[in-house]
Amino acid sequence: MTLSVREHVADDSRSDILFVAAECFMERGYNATSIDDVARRLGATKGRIYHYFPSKADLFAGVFRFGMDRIFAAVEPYRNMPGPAAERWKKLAFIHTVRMMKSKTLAKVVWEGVEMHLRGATTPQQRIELDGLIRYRNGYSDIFRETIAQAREEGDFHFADLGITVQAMFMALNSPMFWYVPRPGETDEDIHNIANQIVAFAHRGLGGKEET
Amino acid sequence: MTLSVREHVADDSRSDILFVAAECFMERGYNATSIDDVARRLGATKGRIYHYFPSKADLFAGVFRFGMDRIFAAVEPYRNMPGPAAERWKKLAFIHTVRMMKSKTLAKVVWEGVEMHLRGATTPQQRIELDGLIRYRNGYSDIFRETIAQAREEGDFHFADLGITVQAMFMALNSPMFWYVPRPGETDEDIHNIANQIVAFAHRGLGGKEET
DNA sequence: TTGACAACATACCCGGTAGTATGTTCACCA
DNA sequence: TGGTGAACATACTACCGGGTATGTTGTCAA
Repeated sequence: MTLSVREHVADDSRSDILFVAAECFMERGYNATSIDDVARRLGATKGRIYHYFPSKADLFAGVFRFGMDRIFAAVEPYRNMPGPAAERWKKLAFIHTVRMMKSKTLAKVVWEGVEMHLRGATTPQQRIELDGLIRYRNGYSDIFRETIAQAREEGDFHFADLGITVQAMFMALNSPMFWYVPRPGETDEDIHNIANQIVAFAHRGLGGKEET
Repeated sequence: MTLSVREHVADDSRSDILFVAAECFMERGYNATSIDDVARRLGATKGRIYHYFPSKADLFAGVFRFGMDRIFAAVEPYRNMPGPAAERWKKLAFIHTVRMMKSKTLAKVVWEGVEMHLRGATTPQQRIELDGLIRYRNGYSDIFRETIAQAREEGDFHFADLGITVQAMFMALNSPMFWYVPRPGETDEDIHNIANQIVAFAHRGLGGKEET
């Protein structure tokens, strides 16, 4: 099926809003970002945004979902990779960490979404939407949890409590989101280098053996 | 010198405000917390708060500084502990992690303060105040940085880049701040157990040898 | 070609919030 | 014992920001 001109324009317009909104939410946070801020940066007005999103919370949820879709898609090809779980974890962790830097904008929005959920903000109506997204996001972290648990069973990882260790590991992998700032003229290799060091730290933290 | 009744009342009143404000800022974040919220929970009105703090930003800065003072004080006795740096790090890391749980309220406020600084919020006037607090906080993380660097020189820790590794480690130690929730009837032992696992993860991550 | 509708822009409303101006009470001191 | 100032409370203002109601313009289908 082919789309009409109108439908193309609308689809592009919507995703443009998502991108710009993601930037604003990341830079100033949810509360400090006004709809007018987003509109201004779009070179448009409120009307355009409210045409596609019924409320500010829905706009935020849209960015949240978009970000989750992206990171899920990035990880998907390696989810059921054959071979030892420890090797699979290494692949997943690397992809994840690189995403924290390359898609820092979306990553921070997702992060704030989780925090908002923990705080119990927004109305009960929008809470349902957020709850669904949180489950979505938990499904993502479960991938790591299960992989790590399996690797421990296979004798490649060694640690005590699974829940606590997963949290510590995830925060280590997520850390670039908070301090990484892209430098002009930076190559993929630079980013990969950083990611490798983060992954190496987490790998040792999980009780994995040094690579030969 | 002895203080008059008035001075006692004033001092207590001020610190009461700081505690309650810390709770509010933690639960809802800076922007979502109104001065009236804090006043309501105090069983008072705006007037009382504005009598001690010239603005909302100053109130926040007050909580920030108070939180930093506390954590600095907790760590101070072990700062210059004799013996190998790796052992000193273990002590410091443990204290720090326990604080992340026991003083989660203050810890989260400090965390948001750092994020606010990175975003460059507030007026230039209040930015100066915040800058000072950030340097204060950097002085704290430098303690860990130097200890780790020394432990590496002493051959107890093994990792590649110091800056990256310090960030990953710090996030791992800070992680309880985000997911830990005090359970009713929880003992110090429970908290220490969690902290020990976090520290163990970070310790392995830094390339430390398993304890015998 | 016309009417319906999408895709916005404009103009407006209103609740909430930081900050202020002005009481009011009471301790302490001369 | 009266005056002064600290420690608040009360009442008010100004503004910002989410949301809405109402245009306006172009597209497409019949």
